[in-house]
Amino acid sequence: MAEELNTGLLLFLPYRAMETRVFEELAAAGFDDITPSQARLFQRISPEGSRLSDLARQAGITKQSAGFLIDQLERLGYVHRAPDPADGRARLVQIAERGQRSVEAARAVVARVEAEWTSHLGERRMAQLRRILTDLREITDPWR
Amino acid sequence: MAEELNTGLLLFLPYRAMETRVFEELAAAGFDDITPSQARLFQRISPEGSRLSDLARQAGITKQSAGFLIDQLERLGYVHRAPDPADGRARLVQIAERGQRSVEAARAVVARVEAEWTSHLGERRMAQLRRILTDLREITDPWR
DNA sequence: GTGTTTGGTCAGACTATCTGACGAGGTCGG
DNA sequence: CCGACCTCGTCAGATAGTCTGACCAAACAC
Repeated sequence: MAEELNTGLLLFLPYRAMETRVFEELAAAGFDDITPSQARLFQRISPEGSRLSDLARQAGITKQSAGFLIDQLERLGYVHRAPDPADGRARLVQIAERGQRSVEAARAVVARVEAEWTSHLGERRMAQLRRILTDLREITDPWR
Repeated sequence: MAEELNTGLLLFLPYRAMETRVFEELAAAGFDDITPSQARLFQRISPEGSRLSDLARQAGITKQSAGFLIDQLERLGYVHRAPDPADGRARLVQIAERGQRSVEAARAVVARVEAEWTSHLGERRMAQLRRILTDLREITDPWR
């Protein structure tokens, strides 16, 4: 039954599936103390470190909420804060050692799930999907 | 910069954009008392009415949480509950008059946003996107 | 230099979610 | 037809995540 599901929901379903998988397998690998909200924020941290307000803006939450989540990630050893050499007010949130290991574990799960999708869709259509989504990003991603 | 963004995030961006738009425009149209969580559940209610536990399962939340949200939607006049003729334990959550109007308003916004996407991507690629996502649904939607 | 913007924190409130326990209504094997 | 078990929904209590508003200090714009 190929009914008329709205495109938003159609996008949401695989997104949720991916998130759930990464989550479950990360938990099984010992990263079982991180919550979905923390993870959604954590994944936005750039390799050089990110400012709290940038993270908040990208994730679409307030800086207070972001601060709350980063506090916890810091306590759990996933990130640490360093002064920003370029701006005395700011502090850079950087990925700590444990965070780095979790990033690698997550990347492996993502690769595995993407491989499953590719084997269901075929190489060609998987590549098409990524191209189209990347293109769509131009009008749907307010931050870059 | 067409970097290697993971497919999950690539799916999330347009999903979020769609949700945000529907939300803003619904609020502007007088449906400003509904929250995102309520809306995500509400959109799963089938035209004939749905059982609470089915809604919960489909939305991936507990039936307690679903009950909490449906209570509010009922108080706001979006839904009502009727006894399920097929099962004395169950009650059917049905869309009420105000809910019906909001469904129509939401449908109009979705159509508008999809039209924008189509005009950015072109008819052909928009159709491809929907086909591929529908296909992907087979392995990513646990509930049919 | 003074006024405005920006980065971050503190405090308080509220929303959404979970786990556990439960009662009443179905279902099924004997 | 009866007991064991399952399912639908609710109640109660705990916790997580989010917001608004107020604030300070550093940086930026003239």
